[in-house]
Amino acid sequence: MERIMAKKRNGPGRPGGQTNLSDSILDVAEVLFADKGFAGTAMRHVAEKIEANPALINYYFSNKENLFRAVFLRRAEKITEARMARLAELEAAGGYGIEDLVRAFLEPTAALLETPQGRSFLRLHSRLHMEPEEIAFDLRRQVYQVSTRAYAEAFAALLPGMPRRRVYHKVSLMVGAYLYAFSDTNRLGELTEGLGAQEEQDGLIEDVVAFVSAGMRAGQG
Amino acid sequence: MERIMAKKRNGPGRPGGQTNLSDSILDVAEVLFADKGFAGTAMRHVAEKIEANPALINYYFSNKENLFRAVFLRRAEKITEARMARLAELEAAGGYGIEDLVRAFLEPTAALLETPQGRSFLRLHSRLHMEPEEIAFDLRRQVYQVSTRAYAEAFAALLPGMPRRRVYHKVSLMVGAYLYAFSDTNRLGELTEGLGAQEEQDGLIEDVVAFVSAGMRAGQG
DNA sequence: AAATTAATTAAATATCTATTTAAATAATGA
DNA sequence: TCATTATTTAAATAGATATTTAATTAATTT
Repeated sequence: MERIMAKKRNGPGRPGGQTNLSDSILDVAEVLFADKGFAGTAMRHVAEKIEANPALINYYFSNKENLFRAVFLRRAEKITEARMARLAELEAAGGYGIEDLVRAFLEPTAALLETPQGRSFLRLHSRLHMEPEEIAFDLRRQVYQVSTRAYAEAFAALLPGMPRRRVYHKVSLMVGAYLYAFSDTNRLGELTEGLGAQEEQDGLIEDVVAFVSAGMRAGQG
Repeated sequence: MERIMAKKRNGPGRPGGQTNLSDSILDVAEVLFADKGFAGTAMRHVAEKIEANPALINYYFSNKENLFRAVFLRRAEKITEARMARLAELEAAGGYGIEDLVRAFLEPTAALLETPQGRSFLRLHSRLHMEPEEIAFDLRRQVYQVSTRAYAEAFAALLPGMPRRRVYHKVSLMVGAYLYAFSDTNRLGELTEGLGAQEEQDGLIEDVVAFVSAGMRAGQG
């Protein structure tokens, strides 16, 4: 007995109806790049997951590197924008402290923890930050240079007398701390054992904010 | 005119004299795995860098995964041992504080910053911590589970009343912070611009210790 | 309705990959 | 000295990879 439900088209040619495979490709590529890295991800496997031909990915994204860029930029640009918006709000409101600044920086990424797809991006994002390949630097600079520098200056203003070098070190430490904490590769379970996966995460964001805020203030004049 | 200096053997068969290619292979593989990742590193390229046949690597290490394990374990086991030894010294000496514990944990890795080969390992090490692949978890658990848990308990003892979950979060944050700071992928230069590459690193270790120690203490009763 | 454009597949291209096998040579042990 | 073991290479194996080309079909424009 044949099924009547929408069956995948099986030959060449433009399919009937509307398609939006571009977004599907980005979604599955995001998961694969997160789990297997750039080199470890095969275009063929991306294609298989959307049940399409590999050539289709090249049709939409030209090549693998460009696909990776698209996956990364789709979310990273929103993160930067949100950080800049949050910083502008703080400045408009007048006085703010270290902890406000830390929250403004971290919360746009912490929001991604709420969905599986967002968590995939966070893993991808953490990996990218530990990679010395030139493409990784390019992408990070392109998206984050301006906003990270703006935050570094804002921190410096709240830490009068602290040398710029130290402030930059601290910004790096903040970034490393949240990347790892949000990457879900730390496998806290290895340490905790007793706790369930959900309980482990309880209060994580507040703990990150407290830890980083205290670290930022350390050694103030 | 022929050269008389030691020329690479060019045919099959055991070469004259002593060889210790096993260590050379580990050194070269360490750099390549650090720069290109596991999937991005080709056995052929490892072989080329020591001017040997690819089969030789399989002769020594059986396969690629096992080569990676060997590269990682060579140094990681020394790090764990050093951490345990440092912790034992602290306990033997009687009283110690948060900052002593942070130094004991971090200095065995910070020492690797001093050589290019050590810095390659640190990059490899950071990458491994951001990877969700099962082999990455296995290796990290195998080497670090015991010592990291011992440090977590020691921190907990210095932070009476703090829930275990928070202590574990803080240990994760410490790990993330130092991994990124020591990975040399943060490219502080992107932020600093004015400073030279050497100046950038000045005081880095002290800044990490100060940041992490303050973070650990945050929210004490 | 005809022409053009968009979206898809099948098949081919040209490499690159890890690993194994067999042969070769040197060192070592009996 | 002879047999065995250790270390090396050349060549083959068996796939996997990213990308391109040409054909095909549907949608859109004229």
